[in-house]
Amino acid sequence: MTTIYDVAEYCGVSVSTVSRAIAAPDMVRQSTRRRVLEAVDKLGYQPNRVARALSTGRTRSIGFVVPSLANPFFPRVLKAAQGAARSLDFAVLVGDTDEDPDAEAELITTMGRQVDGVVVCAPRLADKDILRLAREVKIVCVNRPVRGVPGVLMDSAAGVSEAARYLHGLGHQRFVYVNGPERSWSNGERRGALGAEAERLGFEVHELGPVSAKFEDGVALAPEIARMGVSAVMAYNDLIALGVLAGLRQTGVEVPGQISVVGVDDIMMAAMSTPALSTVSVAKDEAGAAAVELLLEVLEGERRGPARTLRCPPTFVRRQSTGPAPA
Amino acid sequence: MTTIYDVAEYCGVSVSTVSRAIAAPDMVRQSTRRRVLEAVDKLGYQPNRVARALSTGRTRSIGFVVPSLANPFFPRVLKAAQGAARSLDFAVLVGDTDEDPDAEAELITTMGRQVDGVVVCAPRLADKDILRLAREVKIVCVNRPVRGVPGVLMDSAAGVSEAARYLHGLGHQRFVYVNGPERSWSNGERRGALGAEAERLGFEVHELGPVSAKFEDGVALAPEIARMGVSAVMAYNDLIALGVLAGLRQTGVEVPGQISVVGVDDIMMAAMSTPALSTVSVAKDEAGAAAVELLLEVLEGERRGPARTLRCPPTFVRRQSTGPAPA
DNA sequence: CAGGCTCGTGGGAACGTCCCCGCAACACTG
DNA sequence: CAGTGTTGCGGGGACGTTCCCACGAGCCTG
Repeated sequence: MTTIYDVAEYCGVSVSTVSRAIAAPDMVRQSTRRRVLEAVDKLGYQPNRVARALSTGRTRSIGFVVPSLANPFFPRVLKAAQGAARSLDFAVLVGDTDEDPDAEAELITTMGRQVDGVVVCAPRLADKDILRLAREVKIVCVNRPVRGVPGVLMDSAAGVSEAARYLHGLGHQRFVYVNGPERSWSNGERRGALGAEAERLGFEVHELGPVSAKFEDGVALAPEIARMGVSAVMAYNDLIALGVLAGLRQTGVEVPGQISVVGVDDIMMAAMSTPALSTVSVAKDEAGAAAVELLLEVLEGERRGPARTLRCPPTFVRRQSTGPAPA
Repeated sequence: MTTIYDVAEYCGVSVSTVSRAIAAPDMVRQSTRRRVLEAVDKLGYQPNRVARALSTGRTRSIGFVVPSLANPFFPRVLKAAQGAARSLDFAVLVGDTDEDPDAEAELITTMGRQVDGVVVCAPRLADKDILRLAREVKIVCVNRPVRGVPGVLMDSAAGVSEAARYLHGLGHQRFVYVNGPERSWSNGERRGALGAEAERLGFEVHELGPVSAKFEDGVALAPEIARMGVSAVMAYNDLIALGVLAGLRQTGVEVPGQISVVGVDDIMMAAMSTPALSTVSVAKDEAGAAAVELLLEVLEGERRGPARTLRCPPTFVRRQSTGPAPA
């Protein structure tokens, strides 16, 4: 392991000069700088990040905390976040809370001590707990608006509205919304958007749930949906929607012939079902990248002013699970 | 941020004593140890991991490199690895190579400098490159046997054999195997297992591919499969199998009535398709945990002796995509 | 030409921990 | 009682950086 001392000795300057040649190019003479960089190259010197971290107090790494990596939604966000971080020379530590709020708090605190900041995805903690943690460690929330904490929100409301208008345009008059986790911000958004559109256009919306937002929930609900006499199902997310699809098929209901089904998220599987699931595609990649950029911005400029909240717009993706309302 | 100095001052001992009270309990008197630990508690002291790392040369963190987090297979392994690491007080840095061998090499090297070791999942690099990297950084491979490099293999061969016997028992005589990535170790295993069973029991195996192992590959191959006159499809993985399922449906072929389909991996979606996909369930959780345990073992005891290779056994999961051969 | 700049550089403290070394106090041994 | 251990603890160097301060050389200004 070659150190800054080796480089300094090699080209007969002090370590300070080497350090500067690398970090502050215009504080050393051009010619010495060149000499140093050549030596760096020749000796294959790479700064020791740990030592740098100890000295500067910055680790150049961030934490990324998710409820569960088993939920196909989060790995996508993580992938984007990791890519963005990497291109800015930041490392990403990952933490999986298994949907447990206590584990989440614990993870944020312990991680907080070895990273510069933490991106917390869809936190299960109460607002006040997040605020408390945010005083100790720099936090950016994803899909959870917390006053005073910077965040990135993957909008879905606009997409749900669009889907609703589309279905209404196809003649649908009786909808059912399947609620996801009760205290989820996203659920409120989606439910609200559908309700608003119903009011505006004058169609009916029944409700089911809340459920935990798994495939099995959708399967279990399908028979009841079949009995409700609705022609359109808007589910909290794709997992539920795919479950409904499977359940309806078992029940002998045709999709989209008798009932149209729409999900939210646009996870990989949505494109793989038969019929392929129409869904509100949420900006996972943009949000993942935006979250780390926002976090770095927070770290960089100790900017005062209110915490920023970014919103990434959704798009409605029409596939085969939606069609004209039955006569 | 309270340091070891604060604790030392608080209870009137030297920093050495505090350090020992924490790390080497039996090198200090019981009574002083208690005093120190009380002070630690009261002051809320937490060792600075960065300083510790600089001093000891161990970061207590490991890297986890995957071809792509977008492939639903890897997040599962990551989840397990993270859990195991966490319980041993190790942090996990994640790296996504986007299936690019060069990025993989780059990632392993750069990560290698800031972690104690790296778990590399299904590396795309050539053996010799892995061996070269392994001289610089401690590596454990997952799903890739490299002589001289410790590894964890998720066995699938035994599961494929079992599936083959099961199908043969149901009367199937003409199989097709869809090859995955050409140079993949897993592909050789699976293809070989099916071939061996064919020889033993005397059934036919045709082959298709290699393909890149995506859903679309399966869809694209379905018409050809329908024309081949086979009654059983064994796909390299679930993604392909699910594609075949969807493709066959489009072609009007009944599954499992006319053709049975089996995948490998047991990703989440396998249980969600209609019909639900029979598959060889590979030990993702065990392997993820085993990989970090093996890595820590390597770090711990600078054990000589040959590099260990662990194997995690698969299980064949019968769902609805397999049935008796048509008459 | 004395005083002030700027520029480029070196010296060395600091970051927080671990760990080697040394030393005092005491107990045991023969 | 001298010699030899053992036990418990403190001092201080080392890990590899960054960064503040100081300092000499050269240049400008009045």
